[in-house]
Amino acid sequence: MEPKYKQILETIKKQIIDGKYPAGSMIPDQNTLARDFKTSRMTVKKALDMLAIEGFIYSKRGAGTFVKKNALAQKDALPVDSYGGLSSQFSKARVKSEPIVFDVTFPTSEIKERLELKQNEPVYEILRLRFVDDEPYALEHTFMPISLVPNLSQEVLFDSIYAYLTKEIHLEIGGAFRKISAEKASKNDIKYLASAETDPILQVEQVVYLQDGRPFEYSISRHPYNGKHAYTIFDCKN
Amino acid sequence: MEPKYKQILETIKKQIIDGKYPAGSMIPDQNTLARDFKTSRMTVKKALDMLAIEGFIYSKRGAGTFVKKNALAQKDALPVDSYGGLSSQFSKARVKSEPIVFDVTFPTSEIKERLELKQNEPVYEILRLRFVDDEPYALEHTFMPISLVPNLSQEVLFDSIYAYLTKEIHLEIGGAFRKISAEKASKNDIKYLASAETDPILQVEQVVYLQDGRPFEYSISRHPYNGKHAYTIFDCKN
DNA sequence: CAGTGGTCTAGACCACTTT
DNA sequence: AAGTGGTCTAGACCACTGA
Repeated sequence: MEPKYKQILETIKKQIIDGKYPAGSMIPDQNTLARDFKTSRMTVKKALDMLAIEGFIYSKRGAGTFVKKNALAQKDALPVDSYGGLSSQFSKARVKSEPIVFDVTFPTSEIKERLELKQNEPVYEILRLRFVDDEPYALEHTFMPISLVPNLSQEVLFDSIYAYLTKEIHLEIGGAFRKISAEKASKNDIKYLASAETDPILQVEQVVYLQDGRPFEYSISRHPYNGKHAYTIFDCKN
Repeated sequence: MEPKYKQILETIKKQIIDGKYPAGSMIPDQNTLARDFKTSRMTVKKALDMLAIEGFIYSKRGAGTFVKKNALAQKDALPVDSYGGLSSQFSKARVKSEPIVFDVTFPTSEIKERLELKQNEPVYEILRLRFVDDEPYALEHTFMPISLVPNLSQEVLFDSIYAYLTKEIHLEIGGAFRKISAEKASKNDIKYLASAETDPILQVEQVVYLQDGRPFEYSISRHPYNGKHAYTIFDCKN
C-alpha cells in the first residue's frame, strides 16, 4: 500500500501534466484539497512539499500554491538516482560494457583516502569501456573495497555492477560526491575512446557512499568529445 | 522566532559535530527526543528528516536513527544556493569583475527559447571576465530579459549582479538547470583566460529560474584549464 | 478583513527490525 | 514481544497576503 501522501502527489502531478492546472495558475488551497482527498491537511501539505522539491509548484504563505511556469519541463527530468550512471539512464539493450582490466590490488594513498580504508585493505581495480548504441560513451576506472563486495565475478562486469550490488547483495546507496572537470586526452583516451590528441575530455570523478556513510566506490569516468557529452543537473532551492 | 523543528535540527547537528553522537552511533529514538525537547514526535521527525537530507543521519524503520560515517564531512558543505557562483563561494574581497561587453540586443532564437521569451523582447548581453585572487577564473556570457531587470547599470557589473537583484530589486530565485561540458578553447578563451590553443575548457551553461518558474538568466561560463577548476556536487538520495 | 500557508500537538495505527 | 521509525488524524494558533 502506497502512503496516502504519495498518491496525492501523483494525482496532482498528473493533473498538472494533463493541463488541469495550467502553468502559473493557483491550485486549490490545502483545506479544500484535504476535503477532496478525504484526508488531513498535514498529509496534503506533505504531498505539496514534495511536489515543490520536484520543481512543479511553489507556495507563498498568505497567497496560495502555484504551478511553476516551467513545471512541464520537470516531467521528464530523471530522478537523481542515476548512480549506475548508465543502466538507469539508458535502456539496458543500448548499453554494452567491455572489461579491460579486472584486478585486485593494494590501493594508492589517494584511493585509500577517498575510500577511507584502514591499513592496506585490498581493492578491486576495474577498467571498463562503456558503449551506448555501440558508440564509446566512457572509460570508467573504478575502485571498490573487497570487504564490501566479497564475490565480484568477471561476468558481472559485462553487465551493470550496480544492479548486481543492489539486487544480489543488499547494499543501499546513500549518495555520491562528484567532481567534474575538463582534462586533456591521455593515451588511454586516444586508444579506447577514439579521441584526438587535442580533444578535451569531460571527466567525472566520484565517491559513492552507502546509506550509512561508508564510501563504497571511487571512480573516474572519462567521456569523449563529440558534442554529445554533458553532465546536467537541476538545483531546486528548497 | 525560529520554528521549533529548526532549533531541534541545529541542536542535534551541533551535538553530532561536537562528538556527542559519534559516527555510526544511534541517536536517541524519536519518542525520547520528543520528551527531551518538550515537543511532539511529528516535530522531531521533521527535524530528523531535514538532517537526513543534509547528509548527517539516516533512519531505518524498525531499527533506529544513526549518524552517517561521513557526517562530519557535511559540516562544511556549502548549501546549493551558490547561484551567484562566485560571490557566495569566495569572500567579496577576492573576487573582481571586468566588464567586456554590456549591451542591449535582440535575442538569437536559441536564447529566446532558453529564456522563454515571446516576440522579440530585448535582452541584456553581458560579457564579464571574472577574477579570483587576481587570477582569471571564468569568462561569463550572460543574457537577461530587460523586462525583469529594468534598470541595470554598468556600475553593478563590477560587483555581484546577484546581490543587486536579490537585495535592491526583490527577485526570489527558485532554481537552476545546468549543463557541464568540456570544450575546445575559443579565440576569446585564449585572449581573456590566457588559455593555450590546446587547453580544454570547462563550460557551465545554465538557466536560472525565479521562484515562479520564469527563466531569468541564461549564461555560459568558461573556465580555464589550470588544474584548479572543477564543478563539485553532492547528491543525497533522499 | 478573510483566506492562505507554516507550524505544532497529542494522540493513533502500522511496518519493520532485533532479540 | 518489544522497540523502532513511517504515516496519519483532527484539530489549533500564528504569520502573511491581498482586497
